[in-house]
Formats: sequence, structure tokens, C-alpha cells
Amino acid sequence: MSDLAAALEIVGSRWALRIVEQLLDGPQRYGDLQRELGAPTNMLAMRLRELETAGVLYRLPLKHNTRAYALTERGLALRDAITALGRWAAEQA
Amino acid sequence: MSDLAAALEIVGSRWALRIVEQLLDGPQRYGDLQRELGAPTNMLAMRLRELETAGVLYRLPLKHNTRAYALTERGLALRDAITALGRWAAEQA
DNA sequence: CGCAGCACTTTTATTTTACAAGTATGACCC
DNA sequence: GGGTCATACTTGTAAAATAAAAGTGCTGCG
Repeated sequence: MSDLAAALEIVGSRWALRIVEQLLDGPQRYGDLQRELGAPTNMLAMRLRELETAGVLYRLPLKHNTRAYALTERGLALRDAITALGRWAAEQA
Repeated sequence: MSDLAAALEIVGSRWALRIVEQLLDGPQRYGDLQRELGAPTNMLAMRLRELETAGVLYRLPLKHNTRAYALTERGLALRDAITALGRWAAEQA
């Protein structure tokens, strides 16, 4: 399996990269992500679980029963790829 | 819609980026892509059609009834994003 | 004409995603 | 200490994307 294929196994599903992009601005809570992305809530929950076990992000406990999601170093390392894709879309003819 | 979301609309489906990656090595025929990628043939046909209308690749007629698929300039511009993703997967801990 | 290779299409099953509604937990208020 | 509220999910079901397998339509060749 090529490197690209390996990457897509982790962040190739529909919302994964968008979640990471959102978290590049800093840790955010579940409801914030949901509002910003407009992702279905069950998809968001599933992706967050997958990305957590993949070591891309982690849960950051806050007060009460709330928590925030934050990128690990491995998650932050996706910045280059995300900006590259964003730039590509932006440089439309 | 963010730039990233726009990019994923075009190359966010499961095989799209892998097809482009394969074509970065130069134009290839349908059967070659199929063998290299191991993609289902109906998916391959559908993605090629979509990527063609998106201006990422074009059909290059060869002899007989055969043709090759080649990247447009817009397709070639995806190289940065693809290598960034590949590098990310390769730098695993 | 019959056959073989290539580039697909069609059909059907399985998985993924979307949409809507419901549940669990704890804080806050009285 | 019971009711209400916000947050973070889960559950159930429908729609869509993907996978797997077989079939179709061209050439060109002998």
C-alpha cells in the first residue's frame, strides 16, 4: 500500500480532514465543531473516535462533563497537506 | 464553503487522489490504472468521468479504440498536496 | 466469419453517510 | 431534592456511495 493510500485510510473519509482543519485554530468542543462544520452528529462522533485512536487528536477534559478536542503533534503535522489542498482549490481558473 | 471543502468535493472520494497520484507518473490507460490501483471498474470509470469534467485530467486518444488518461495542468497542480499527504503517512512514529 | 483484447456498463450486495429523534450526565435554581 | 437546561453523545432508519461479478460494444487480426 502506498503512503498516500495509508494516509487516506486515516483521513480519507468525508469529514476527517475538515475536522482537523477546524482544530488547527485551537481546541474546540463538540458542539462548536458541529456548528462550524455542519456535520451529522453521529458522523462527527465516529470520526472523533477514529481520529483519537489514530493518534491525530485527543480529548481534553474541561469543567463539568464537557471536553474539548485538540490536535496531537501528529494531527498538527497535517497542516501542510491541508493548506496544500486548500491552496489548490483556491487557485481555480 | 472553505477551500478545503471545495477541494474535497472534487478529489475527496475514495479513489480520486489515488488515480491522480498514479497519473503523476505519466499518462496511463484504463487497464493499467485498474491493475495498479485495484479499484472496482465501475468506480474507476465514474471517477475518471468526474475528474475529466472537473478539468483534472483528459482523455488522450491512442490507436484503435484505446485511449490514455493524462493530467491537465490543474491535475498536475495536485502534486504538492499528494506528496504532503504521502509524507505525513510516511513519517509515522 | 470467429476470436481476442480493451474499455467500459449493468446488476446486485454491502458499506458508508445523512437525517431525525432520543438518551445520559452533570450543573444550576429554587 | 425535583425540575429544567446545556452538552455530548447514541440509536434507528433512509439515502447514497462503494464493492463484486458478470455482461456489452468496439476494433483489429487471422
